[in-house]
Amino acid sequence: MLTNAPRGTKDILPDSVGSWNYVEQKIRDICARFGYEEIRTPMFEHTELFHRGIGEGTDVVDKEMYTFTDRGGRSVTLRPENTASAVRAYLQNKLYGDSALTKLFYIGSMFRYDRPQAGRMREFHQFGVEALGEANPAVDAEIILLAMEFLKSLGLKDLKLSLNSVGCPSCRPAYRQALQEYFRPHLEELCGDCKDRFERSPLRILDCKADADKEFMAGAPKITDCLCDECREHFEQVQSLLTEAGVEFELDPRLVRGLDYYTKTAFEIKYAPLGAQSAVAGGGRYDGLIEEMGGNPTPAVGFATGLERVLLALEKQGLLPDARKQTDAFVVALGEAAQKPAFRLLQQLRGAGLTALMDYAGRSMKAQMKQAGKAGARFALILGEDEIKENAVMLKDMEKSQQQKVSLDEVIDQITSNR
RNA sequence: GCGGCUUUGGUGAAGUGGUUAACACACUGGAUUGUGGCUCCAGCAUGCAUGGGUUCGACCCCCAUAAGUCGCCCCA
Repeated sequence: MLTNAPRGTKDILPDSVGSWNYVEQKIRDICARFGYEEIRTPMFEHTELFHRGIGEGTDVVDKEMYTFTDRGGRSVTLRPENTASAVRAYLQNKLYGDSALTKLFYIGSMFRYDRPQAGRMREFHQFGVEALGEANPAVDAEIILLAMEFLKSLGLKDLKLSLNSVGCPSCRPAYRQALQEYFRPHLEELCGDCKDRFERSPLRILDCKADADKEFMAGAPKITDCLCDECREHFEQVQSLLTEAGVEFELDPRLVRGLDYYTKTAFEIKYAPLGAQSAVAGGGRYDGLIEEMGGNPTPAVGFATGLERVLLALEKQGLLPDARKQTDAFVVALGEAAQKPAFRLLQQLRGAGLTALMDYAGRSMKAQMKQAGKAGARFALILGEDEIKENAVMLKDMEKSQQQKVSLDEVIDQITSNR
């Protein structure tokens, strides 16, 4: 118990931290190229923010939040996603005053109380992007391109981009109604979950796997046939921009996002080999959210990707970077008398900007050489009685297996010029 | 939240109702006096997820709990 991390959490150990840094570096590169700036928001917020932002009735809010009362009696919640917080920060800090279009990205921990599985953690990490203040479909396309570009820059293959439009407040109600009318005669044939969904969110019935094969499903009205002129025009624009950019996608009229705030464009990127948790990225437009949270009506688009899932996909495709250690110099001290001079030399090497290590356990020379080899040291600097007397070190090139005695004043230059 | 499977040392793992729990890798030490990556030798689980129970006796049987994993659900 004491020696176990809480269920659904995981230590990121030194041997995998390199992979995380690698991915985060790609994120920062791409966001800079697309003009998105980093924002860091608190890990917890007032519970109410998520009720408002994500929506009551969603699974995330109803059954998956880490909510608790703090010592001041306030109800706070560990963020289950970052869009609500980003919008909150946007409004609170009046970022809309800086420019018409605010482009943000974030990287950080999110928390959801789910049953853990590979690719589904209770504490997990997302990278996400939000573009606030512009209704033009070019922004939808830009966001999707950014997501694809990110995944492609990592070398990932076999990704599938699905696209849909979920309409807006002026056309969705009509679609809901059309769906309900269509399903009403089949109500008894639907699965238990879908009977509940019928009233609350009939769109989700389309997404149901249990009912997917039933005959009447195929004939259900498609939202893309019910979009208002504005939404249809917008959707077509997004598609043509993506096509022009050479991005392949698949229209999926059944793609429905689980969070209430989505409007118009909805998309998802999947990597099928991940199994049940194959959605690597997902997002869309949320034109109503900012107003819902008390701001002026402001259009916005965003997406998020799960970093654990990205890392899993990288691992499956053998795309993780080499974790090989690299050390410039390993100081080998022989005998008691060499300890202090060796330590002094070690610090001089480090002071010169070199990566330098030594053993502190007073081990045999052989053992120290072994360590040097394991550390990936380019040079071993052997310091024994003779060398100390001569104010020199034995400099051994570990790759070439050659060595020569070098005076202490010259070692650093020797290493620097040869490494 | 639901159903299935799994759980042996630092790691990958073999194994049997009964006196010493294979093997490999890793690690530590050694094989000439001050030299790594190859080779050879030695050491390295009083313990088989945890807690109960059955039994003369359980790591191997039963129950519970926990964690992991697959699928559902959900989503990133």
